[in-house]
Amino acid sequence: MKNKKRTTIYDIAKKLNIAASSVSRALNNSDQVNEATKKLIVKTAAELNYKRNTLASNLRKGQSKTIGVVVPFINQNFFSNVIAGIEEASYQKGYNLIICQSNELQSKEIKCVNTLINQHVDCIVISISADSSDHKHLQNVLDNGIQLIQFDRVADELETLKVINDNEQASLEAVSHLVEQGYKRIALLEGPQNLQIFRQRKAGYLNALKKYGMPVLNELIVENAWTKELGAKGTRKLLNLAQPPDAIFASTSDFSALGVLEVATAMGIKVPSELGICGYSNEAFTEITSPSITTIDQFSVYMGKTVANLYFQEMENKEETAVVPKIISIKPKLIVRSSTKKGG
Amino acid sequence: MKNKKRTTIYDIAKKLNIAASSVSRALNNSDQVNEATKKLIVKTAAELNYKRNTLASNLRKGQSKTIGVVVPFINQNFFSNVIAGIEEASYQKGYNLIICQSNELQSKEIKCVNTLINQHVDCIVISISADSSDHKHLQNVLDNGIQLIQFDRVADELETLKVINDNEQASLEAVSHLVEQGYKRIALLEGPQNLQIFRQRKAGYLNALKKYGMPVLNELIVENAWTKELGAKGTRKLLNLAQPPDAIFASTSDFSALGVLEVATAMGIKVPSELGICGYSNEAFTEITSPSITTIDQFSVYMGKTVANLYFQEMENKEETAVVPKIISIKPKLIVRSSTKKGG
DNA sequence: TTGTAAGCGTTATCAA
DNA sequence: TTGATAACGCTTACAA
Repeated sequence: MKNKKRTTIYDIAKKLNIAASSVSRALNNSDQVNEATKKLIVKTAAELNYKRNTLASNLRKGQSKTIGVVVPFINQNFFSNVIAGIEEASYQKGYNLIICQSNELQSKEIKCVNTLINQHVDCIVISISADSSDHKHLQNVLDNGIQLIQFDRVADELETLKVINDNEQASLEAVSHLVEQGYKRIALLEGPQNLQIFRQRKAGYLNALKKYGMPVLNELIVENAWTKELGAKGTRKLLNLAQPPDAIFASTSDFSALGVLEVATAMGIKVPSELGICGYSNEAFTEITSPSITTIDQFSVYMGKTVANLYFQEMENKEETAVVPKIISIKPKLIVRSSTKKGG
Repeated sequence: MKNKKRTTIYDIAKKLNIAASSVSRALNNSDQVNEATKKLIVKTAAELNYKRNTLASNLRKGQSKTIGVVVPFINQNFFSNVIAGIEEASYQKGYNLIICQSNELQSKEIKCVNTLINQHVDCIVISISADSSDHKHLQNVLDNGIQLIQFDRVADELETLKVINDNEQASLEAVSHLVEQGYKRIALLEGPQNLQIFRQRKAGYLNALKKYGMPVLNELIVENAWTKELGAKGTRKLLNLAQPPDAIFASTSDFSALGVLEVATAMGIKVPSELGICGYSNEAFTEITSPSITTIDQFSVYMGKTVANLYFQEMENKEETAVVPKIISIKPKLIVRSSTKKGG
């Protein structure tokens, strides 16, 4: 089975006694070929079960019609949604996707990127891993003439196309909402500060406090609480303070917020009356917890489509003077649910 | 940026005044090349920022070290987990993944498969779409000398490698569990019967009833209830029967089970005392609903790894006589939670 | 409209 | 151990 030889354009050419170039032209639907022979060629190709060898075609044309995607984990809701969005838009344009996961490890991320460069992908789409420090490998992508698009978690010092969420604004709105509901001591569960997105979310939190003239209390800010377990741990610490918070903004994720909710429930603290909770990401489960969790929707599938379309636009304009915006910011949406409805 | 010419082995050869073939050999770490020159070549390659053109290499070698994956939706938990598993195992072997989604449409599935054939992938891994009827396109994969592995949703009449769940056994256990908890009228929410997995789950349900000498009541079997909405709709119908069921096995998915739970809650029916609910898939949310939902874990990441490793084993044995099992069945695990704990 | 031939960047074969 | 050369299957000037 493995060694079956495939039909090539030469086989078709030989059978019809014409030149391979004509076959190629016909199969590419060129208009420089007689309609009748074109039909004949297409028919024969089908009969012989011909399949174009994209490898050869791409090699010759110097492009692969392939987009490489690198994400920390394929099976995390946000990323799988973004990928689905990229796939949808790419498929329409006849592009393929090669997907890699970095497992949040810079070392693996580098290998993934190199593989994609070797594969001659036309574009690399990446959301950088949590432990990434330097970005030589990304610079390398550019040096190899490959378009680079960063999304969500971006290295801001690198001048590439970017599609991001307005994390700061979203966080500002979330915390403002908490304030307006009457919460007075609002805690923050923050993520690794080497990632821009988490710095931005913290900035939004601080801005909101400032806006309402509320003090920043360091004891209410918990570092590195971006899993359910770490969220729960941070919450236990917070709720055992002499003056515990009356609201927690789990800026890292809904998983973290879930950790908060579970600890609060276990401690007999009522949500939202005694403790308000706001998460981030609009994971499916936030709708069905008791109470349901207020969170922020990032329009992840749309984000994926935006990434892909940004690439296609950039391609179309590549030799024109038209200026394409380098950074697209998507405004996330605050979704208010029961976990923060204190004020009614 | 786009037109930057990449370094080729000829550039390296020219610079060092040696033949390209030697460069190729050195870069492939062949032992037929002088250690000293090998080192020199590798060093020069790094200096010139050489990246192998995998396209050319694959074309020449007649293999792509790429596995194509076709799933209904990338962003469904089960599939994204399987993909993550495939990725992990493939990465270790130096294989790449090209991912497509069929959107449950046979028409798109066919296009995806053809694209993958054109891409000369070495192996196609597929879980067929819900509306798939015939399988010519899959036969075509085999005819093109490409290894085909089906997983989860398989076309049984096609003799390929398969990795499946023992759906029948799992369903049997689930329904048996319901019976043993004291439920007397157990309803079934079934999925599209053109998919083998749903036929198997139904068979497991019927077997369980038979095992306990319970009658099969057609009014308790609801067709095509495989989304949350359809599950909810089916549940309303069931609970409004003159003799409503006291347990519902949502064999299609946890989403369906969630629909059941929401309707029951809305109607003031107590779970599990008045109604037992069992889902399928062990989605993350089943753990955090009130009450938590009994379900069946399919070991999806493990399934993905199994798929990839099956391919690699098959490759290694391809010219040996060793017989590799053609079908690997993974035994799912019943996870008992609050929604069915009637008997205590 | 069709054919000829070169070339994409590798690797494999053969010879030196 | 190294070099020259053909070939993988396709596309594209250029010529006919």
